[in-house]
Amino acid sequence: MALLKRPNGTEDILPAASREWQALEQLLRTTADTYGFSEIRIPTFEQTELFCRGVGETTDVVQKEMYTVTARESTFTLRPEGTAGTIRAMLQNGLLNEALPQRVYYILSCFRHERPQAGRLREFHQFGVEMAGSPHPAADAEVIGLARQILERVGVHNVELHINSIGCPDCRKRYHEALRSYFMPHREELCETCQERLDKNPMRLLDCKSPVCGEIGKDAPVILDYLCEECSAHFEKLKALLTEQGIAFTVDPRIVRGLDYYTRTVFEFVTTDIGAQGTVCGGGRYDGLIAQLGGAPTPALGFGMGLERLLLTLHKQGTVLSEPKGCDIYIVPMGEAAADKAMLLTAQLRQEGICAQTDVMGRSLRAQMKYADKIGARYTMVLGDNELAQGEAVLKQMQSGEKLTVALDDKFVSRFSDIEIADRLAGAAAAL
RNA sequence: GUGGGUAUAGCGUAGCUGGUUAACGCGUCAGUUUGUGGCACUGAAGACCGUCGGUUCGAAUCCGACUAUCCACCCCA
Repeated sequence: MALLKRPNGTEDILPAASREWQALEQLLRTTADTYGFSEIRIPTFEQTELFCRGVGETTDVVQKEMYTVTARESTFTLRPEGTAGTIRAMLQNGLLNEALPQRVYYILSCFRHERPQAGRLREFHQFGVEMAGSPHPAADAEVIGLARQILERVGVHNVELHINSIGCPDCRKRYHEALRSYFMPHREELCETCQERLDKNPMRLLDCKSPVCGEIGKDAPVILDYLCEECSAHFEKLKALLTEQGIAFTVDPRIVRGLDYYTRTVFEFVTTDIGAQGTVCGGGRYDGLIAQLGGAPTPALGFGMGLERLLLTLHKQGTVLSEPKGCDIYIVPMGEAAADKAMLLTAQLRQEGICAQTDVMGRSLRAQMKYADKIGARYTMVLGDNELAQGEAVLKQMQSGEKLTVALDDKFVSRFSDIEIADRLAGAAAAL
């Protein structure tokens, strides 16, 4: 019988790695908390139309990357991103009628049917935040500040912030026209995809890697020159606020973003350390989305952070978020009576929150000691007929090899707890 | 969806000008005289060499298809 394998583009997060995920998630939650964001949890699948309307009918994500499933005559789509569902949930539950701005964050997995490559999976995990209600650039600065703070606390390096403004729909319309009239005379010289882009999404032309297109596009008009007064002022203020906060950024007029809902501010945190898919975090403002989804016009913005990409970057840089959790005490029983006692003791220890283990393999003393060492047990305690008869046993501190005798009375658990805490404190003190 | 690379034990690799029992390191398990781990030593388990088909007396080794995986394009986190 052939072994069944996991679907293409998915990943197993094994016990060792999941420690690190937990550490990362913990850090994301606490940092989001300090910025006043609360967690929201939404369904994994939504009505397909939500993404068509929210993400945009013409986007690649909607056109060719969605996992749409039909079951019992109902059709749904696995979320390809978090924003549409989150805004839907906020609208459906009236969150936008509460005090504004509303600040929510989420940690969830997204699904896109793409060809997997470095930093790109078909199921991937995203941390994201959405802030709804504020049109002010201060909101932009705050959201960007949160992303920056997270990246700093996680400890990644070489991640640069790129920002741009793609204006409001009015600015964009004028800009598209300008682009088209600039590129039209060169239409035949452009690469195939760019000829398509010219009709579909002319802003993408500027991002083409083909040297020919790059050369042609060298003197193309820049969106920033086509912003209306309000959009321009918004962008200027944002830049000033970022500078004031000491957040370094570069203005990159080529940032476009592939999701239709973005307006004005768009930004990316990018690294070159993990290959071609270097956008660790991407987001921006989407002032039109809420109305698009049937709510009262409400300005909003947010970002999504690719957790696999973040961890990938971290690992490339030699950083690991957490050490594997060990075992506080491993009890080594010898003989049946001792094994029974060991079971009892481990159960009591666990009740006090102490990680305790004992033999479930019927191994020899020597083999058990080896095992205790492998799982990183801090203490071991051999339990045999002698110990049971004398009512005391020897506790061994594995790292130092130090031994001390403890009574096996009903105070044993609290006594061990004291020893263990003292040991941790001493370790922490030594580390300082 | 397009292009290129790769596919040998749990992991990392060697073998690949075709020729008897597919090798090594790590890991796993057991043991090194009977009550104490890390080191060292001994031994064991574990691979129908991705799948299917072809060439051949004979294929892990050559050819083809498929699948998976990696990298890149596209696009995005």
